[in-house]
Amino acid sequence: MTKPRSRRGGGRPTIADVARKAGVGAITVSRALREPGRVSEDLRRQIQAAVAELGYVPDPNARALASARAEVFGVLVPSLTNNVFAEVVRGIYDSLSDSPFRIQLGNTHYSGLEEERLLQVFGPQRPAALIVAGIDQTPASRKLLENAGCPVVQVMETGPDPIDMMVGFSHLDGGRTATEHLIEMGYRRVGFIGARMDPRSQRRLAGYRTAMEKAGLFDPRLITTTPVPSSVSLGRELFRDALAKVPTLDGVFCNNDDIALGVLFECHRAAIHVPKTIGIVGFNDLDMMQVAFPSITSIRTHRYEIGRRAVAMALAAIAGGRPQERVVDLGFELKRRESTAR
Amino acid sequence: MTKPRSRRGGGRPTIADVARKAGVGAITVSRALREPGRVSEDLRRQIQAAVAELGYVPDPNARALASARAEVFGVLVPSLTNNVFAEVVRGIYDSLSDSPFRIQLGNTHYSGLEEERLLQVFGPQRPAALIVAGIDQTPASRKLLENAGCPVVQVMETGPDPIDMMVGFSHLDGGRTATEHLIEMGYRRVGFIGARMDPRSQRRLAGYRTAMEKAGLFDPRLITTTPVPSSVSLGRELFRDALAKVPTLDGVFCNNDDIALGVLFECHRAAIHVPKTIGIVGFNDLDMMQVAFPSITSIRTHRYEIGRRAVAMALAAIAGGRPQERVVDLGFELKRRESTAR
DNA sequence: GCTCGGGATGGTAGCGCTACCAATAAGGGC
DNA sequence: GCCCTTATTGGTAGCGCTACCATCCCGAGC
Repeated sequence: MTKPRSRRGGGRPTIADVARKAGVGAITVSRALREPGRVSEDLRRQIQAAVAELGYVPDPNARALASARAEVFGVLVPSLTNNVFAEVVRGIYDSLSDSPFRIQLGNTHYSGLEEERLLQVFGPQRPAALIVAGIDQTPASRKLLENAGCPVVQVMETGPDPIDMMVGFSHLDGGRTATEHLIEMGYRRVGFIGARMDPRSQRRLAGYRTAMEKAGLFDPRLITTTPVPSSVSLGRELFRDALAKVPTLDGVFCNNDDIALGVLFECHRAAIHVPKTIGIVGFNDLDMMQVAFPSITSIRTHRYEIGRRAVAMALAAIAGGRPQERVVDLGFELKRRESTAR
Repeated sequence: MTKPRSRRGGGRPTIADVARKAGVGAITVSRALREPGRVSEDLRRQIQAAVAELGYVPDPNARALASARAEVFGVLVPSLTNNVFAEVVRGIYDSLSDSPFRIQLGNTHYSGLEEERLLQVFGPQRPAALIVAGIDQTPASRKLLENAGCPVVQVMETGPDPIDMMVGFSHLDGGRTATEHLIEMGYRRVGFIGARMDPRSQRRLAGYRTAMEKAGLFDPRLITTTPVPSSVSLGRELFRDALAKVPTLDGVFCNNDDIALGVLFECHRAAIHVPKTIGIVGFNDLDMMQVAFPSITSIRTHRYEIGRRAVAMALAAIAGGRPQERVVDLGFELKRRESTAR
């Protein structure tokens, strides 16, 4: 009666081994691990002892197959190196580190098609929740998310018509606030410089435009953008282009802090005084903004908190109680610094 | 004879549905999907048609359970926001995006214990390969990696005694090269400024020390470090500390580029001339180094390439052929710039 | 004392897939 | 023409776990 045990498996103990050792049924071991409250004190202790002695660890794959639900959070971001998303992801990781949930991270490269592809890969795993960046999913992606059968949180932005839940802030308001600040400080020929120009950047630009038009200062030639990925060196180049185009430029609202830093360095290099000759405002408020010389005014966004909140909302939804507010606006903050202190 | 189909599952088509529709056995469908070469042209076409018609996608959990091997790469890095690791991770993602492998990323927070914990979580999933940052695993982690039953690649550094494979470069040589460059350019009171001081930073410091001692310039008071996480603002503060301690300081080798940028900004603020009064060398050569004013000398490291190479080696090992060289040194490059051009 | 409800425990039957082996057909060498 | 190898296909039996349902026991209620 030698049972052909662990012919395939690596010989790791299974739930049956634990059950045998503890003198209980396998299902009771399963319950003791997942819903300890439903198992008597005595058995629970016996089972715990057996688990410890054998070094038993449940097989997540078997678990996922049997329960038709994997303890995995699927996370989709457009970039892994962009500090903004890295912070969101960090918030997600930190919030999930004590939970049984694993994380599967996908990089969409700012591509809707790639997002669709990744959702098709994530779906069959039956994740416990999905967190996706942005609110501009393709119709196909939207359908996939709606039919995912798990909580979905769109992060980084807020907007009408959430697929399920949302955490973020208004990029349009952010862009408007940044621009209004420049105007308030006396800048008149305020340019917009932006790289990548993903949907969020587009909305910041829309905010810029709103503010400029309201002040009667709008001029399309003040706008300099490119679809090229953002970088500090690109910021420098775009600023030179902008200045060549509009020599009277006296302020710039930058798409993000990298661009702003590039602008600052170019000003140093060309001996353009900041903030007297040119005022600079960035977006996101990376640590370096306050250290730069002169320090750079920026819109502080709460990336880490967005990640944490998204997880909290997803966990609440998994636990059954859909949270009251499905859309959470975490806002932003204008950090006034030397670069606009005329 | 109504079969109680999909009582639990979400009603998604299974391999049996495909087999039925194609008029073949389930196992043949499985083969057609995994080893198309072993199935005849005819059946393959029929099966493909059935797959397409039903929209069948294999269940990765069932697959992992049955084959005792998940199509997952486990990746462990100490930080998600540090650009250096983000680049490595990006290389890994890009290399794996066309493969069937998913990625499970773990954040160790520079903690050996956390690394152990994560390896214990990753292990039971039976990943196809593991990629871990650094070569200073705890003995427990080392054992877990040795017994993981899959290829293991240690990245970011090279060293003796690989667990399995390694891709990286010598941080000691990097630190030495950076310091020698400063000495060569005529700097004498060359300081070392470092934050976080993880094992790699320690080795850069050792390289600094080697170079300074060889030149007869070593003085322990020239070293300023902290275990606090690195940032641009911290760089500024550490530089002020260093200068207060050693007013004759005429050069600094910085642990990384963030610190170097902080030093540069402080020099601007305090009207200290770079490179005349102070020479600055960074480490990693982020994009902004070449844009900074003055541009900052740095040690260029090949982070993205490390990620790509690690995946290539792991895939080769999975395919059966352990690569010739188990330890790959991708080296580094000294980028001479204005900050040390005396 | 008897029935009933609810908590605790276990058995059975899969979840969807693949390893293993068997079976059959198709060629190749003598 | 026969035997053996190779290629192709399928059946069976799990992989390790949990959903579902049955069973059992105890105390409460009448």
